[in-house]
Amino acid sequence: MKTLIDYKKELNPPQLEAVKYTESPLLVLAGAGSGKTRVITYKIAYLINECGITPEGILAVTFTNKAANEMKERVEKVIGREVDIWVRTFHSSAVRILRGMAGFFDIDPSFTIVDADDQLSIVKLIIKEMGLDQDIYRPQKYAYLIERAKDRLLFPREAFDSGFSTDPLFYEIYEKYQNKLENENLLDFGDLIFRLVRGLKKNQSALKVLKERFKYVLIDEFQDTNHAQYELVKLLCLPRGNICVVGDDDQSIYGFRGARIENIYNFLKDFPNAKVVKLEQNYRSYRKILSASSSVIDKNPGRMGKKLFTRKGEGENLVFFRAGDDFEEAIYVASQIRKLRNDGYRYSDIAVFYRMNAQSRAFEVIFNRLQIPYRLVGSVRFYDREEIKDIFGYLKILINPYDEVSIRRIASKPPRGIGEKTLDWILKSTVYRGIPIFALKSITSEEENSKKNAEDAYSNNLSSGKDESFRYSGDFVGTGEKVTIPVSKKKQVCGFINLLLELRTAMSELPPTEFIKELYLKSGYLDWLRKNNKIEKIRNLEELYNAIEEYFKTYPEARIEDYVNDASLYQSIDEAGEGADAVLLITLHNAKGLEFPVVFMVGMEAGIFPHYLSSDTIAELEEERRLCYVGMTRAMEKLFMTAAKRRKLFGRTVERDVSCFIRDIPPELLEEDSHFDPYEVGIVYGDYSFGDYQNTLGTKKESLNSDVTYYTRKNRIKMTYSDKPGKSGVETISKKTLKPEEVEVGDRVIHGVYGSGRVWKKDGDVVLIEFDDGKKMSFILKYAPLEKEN
DNA sequence: CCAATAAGTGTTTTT
DNA sequence: CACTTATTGG
Repeated sequence: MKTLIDYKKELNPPQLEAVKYTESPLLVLAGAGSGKTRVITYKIAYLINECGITPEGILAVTFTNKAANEMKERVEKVIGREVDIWVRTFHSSAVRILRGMAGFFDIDPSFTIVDADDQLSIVKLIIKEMGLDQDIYRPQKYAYLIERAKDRLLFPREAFDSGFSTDPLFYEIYEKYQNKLENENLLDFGDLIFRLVRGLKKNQSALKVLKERFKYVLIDEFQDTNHAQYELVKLLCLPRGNICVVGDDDQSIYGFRGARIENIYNFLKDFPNAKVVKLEQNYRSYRKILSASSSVIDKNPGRMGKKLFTRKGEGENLVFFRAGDDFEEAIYVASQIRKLRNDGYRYSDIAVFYRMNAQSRAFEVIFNRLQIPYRLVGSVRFYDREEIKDIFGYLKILINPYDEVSIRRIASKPPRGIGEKTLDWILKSTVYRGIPIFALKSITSEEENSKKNAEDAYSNNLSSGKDESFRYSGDFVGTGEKVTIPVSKKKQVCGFINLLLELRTAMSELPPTEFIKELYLKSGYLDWLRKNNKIEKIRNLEELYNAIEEYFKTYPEARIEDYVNDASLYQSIDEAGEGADAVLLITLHNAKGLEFPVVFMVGMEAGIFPHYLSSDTIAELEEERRLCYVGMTRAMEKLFMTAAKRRKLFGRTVERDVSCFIRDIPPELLEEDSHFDPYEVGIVYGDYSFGDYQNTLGTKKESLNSDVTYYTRKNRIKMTYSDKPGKSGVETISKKTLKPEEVEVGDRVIHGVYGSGRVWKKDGDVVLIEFDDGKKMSFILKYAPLEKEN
C-alpha cells in the first residue's frame, strides 16, 4: 500500500526541487535549520514511491548511528510502512559489507574492531618493543598519524614514499602496527573504510555487485567526510551520478579527525554535471540569533556563501554573562534555568553546550545541589567504561581468538595468577605465531607437557626431573627470542584457557542473553566486582545486559558477533534518560544536528573556545569558528553565552580573557547581564567536597604540610583535606539542618557559614533568611547548615 | 602475582 | 585534577 504524499504542501520550493531532482548528481547546500533532514527523508520516500527504486536499492549515509536510526524512523513514518533500507554510518556500512562479502576482500569475517583506546595500546606496545622512549616518541602522536594516513588511503610504504611523513620511525611503527592488526585479525576504524576502498579498487567484481545493489546514494553531513570516504562515494557513484550529497561548509567541525571541507568544494569538479540547490530559509531561530551567528561565521573566508533568512520574529537579544569562576558560571546558568521554568519552559527545552567534557563537572555539582535534573551526553561514553570494555574483551576473544589486545585486557580480570611474564608466554606461544589462543589447550595438556619438558630440559641443558621450573621454551616468530614458562604456572594457564573454551561452548549453545549471564558468572568478573564493592560497575553491567536483551529483541536473528560489531561502532547506549524532562549537558560537537528553545554556550573564553590547542593555524581557528556557529544556530528562542574570569582546570586556577567569538557579535545584539548575585540562588555553602565552590566565596590558604585549608567568608568554618594517606577527608561543618516544620517566619537562626539572621520568608522547604548585615539569601532546608539560635 | 601506595604527567572535539 | 605508571611489600 502506498501512502500519498503531498510533497508540494510539505516542502518549500527549493526543498521540493532537491527532493525531486534525480537527473544528475545533486549537491544540496543546506544552511543551519533549513530542513535538511526533511529533504533527505522526503527524497528517500520520493525515490521509493515515485522513481521505482526499491528500499534495498538505497544507501543513505549519516554521520552518527543515532542520526541513522532517527532518519530511518522518519522515512518509515513518511512512507507509512517499515522499509528495509540502508541508513547507516560510513563505518557501519563498511563493516556490513566487509563481513558480508569477506571473500571478495580477502578478509576473515570473524574480525573484531579495535577502538581508539585499543589502538593506542597497540602503538604503545610497539614503541615499547622497539625500545623507544615513550616520552620522546609519543604513542598518541603516532596513533594519530596512522589514523590520518589511513584516511588518505596510504599504506605504510606509500605514506613514506608520498611524503605524508618523512619520519622513518613513523613508517616503521605504522608497518608494525599494521602487521599486528593483520596477524591478529583486527581492523581499526580507519581500516574499515580503507580496506573497503582498496578492495573495491582491486576487485572490480565486488564493486560491480555493490553498484548493482545501490541504485541511489545519499550522503548527509557531506562537509565532514574524509578523503577515504569520498573515494568510496566516487567508486560507488561514478560515472552514473546516482547521488545526492547534503552538507553545509559552515558546519564542518571534524577536520581534526581527517574530515575535508574541500570535499564539498570539489564535488562539482568530480561530478561535473552536478546540480546545486541551496536551502536558505531557516525555520529554527529568531532573527537576532541568526544574525549574531552570521556575524561570527562571516569572519571565515572562502565560504560557499549562503544567505540565511528567517520568517520568525526578531526575538530577544543574546545575553552575555561573565562569571568570577566556573562554579559561579554554573550557578548563573542554574539561576537562569529557574527563571525560565517560571516562564513556562521545560527543562528539556534547555541545553548547555561546552567545548570540552571536563567543563561539565561544575554544572553537575551545582545542578545536583539545586535539584535541577540534567542529562549528560557522551562524557564518559558507555562503551568506553572499563567494565564494559572488559566484558567486550571476553566476547572479542571468543569471536576472534587472535585478539591480543583483548587477551591482555582480561587476562588478569579478575586476578587469576597470570601476570606479565605468564601473559607474555601465552601470547608468544600462540597469537604471535599465528595460533589461536585456544590451542594452548594442547600445549598445556599432560602428554604434551612431559614431551615438551624433556625437550626443554635438553635444549636448556637442564637436568630434567630435578629442575622443573622450565616447561616450555621455543624460538618465536620474528623475534628469535626464547621464552620460558615456570611449570608452576600451568594450573593458572590451563584454568584460563579452559574458562575461555567453556565460554566459547556456552556462546554457541545458549541464547545470547543467557550466555551473557553465564559470562558474568563463570568468568568470576561479577564476583570480583562484588567483592570489591564496585556498585556502579555492577550497575553498568546490568545496563549492558539490558542493552543486549534489547538488541536481541530487535534483531532476533542476530548473533553475539553482530552485537559486538555493532556495539564497537556505537558511542553510547543513549536510551537512558531520553525523553525525560531534563536539561541537556553536551559538547558542542555532539550538539550538531540538535535544536533547543534555549541554549547556554558556556566557557566562552580565550584558550577554551577557541581551544588553545586549536589556535595555531588559521585553518584550526576557522574550524573553531564554525563550531561556534554550529552552537549558536542550535538556539531557537534564547541564547545565553557565558565566560568565567578564573577557572579551575587541570588542577590549577587560570585567568582567562573573553573569547574572540564574543567580540565578533555586534554589541547591539548582545546584552551583558551584570545584575547577577550568586547568593540569591540559595546555593548552600559548605556542602561541597574539597573546595569546589569554596574558591568562589572563600579564601584558600595553604599550610606547610601541603594540606589545604579553606576558610569561609566569615571564618566560621574551616575545611581541610590532606594528600597524605589515611588522612584524606573533609572536616566539614556540622551537618545539622532544620526540618521545614521546625522553622517559622521570624525565627532567629544561625547559618553555619553566614552567621545569624532571621527567617524572612518560608516557602515549603525553601527559606529566605535576612542576615544581620542586611543581606538576604535563600536556602534549601535539606542542605543548609542551619540551627536555631537559643 | 597483586594490592596498595607513591610518583609522575598531560591535558579537545569522535566514527 | 584525573589519570597512568612505577615501586613496594606481602
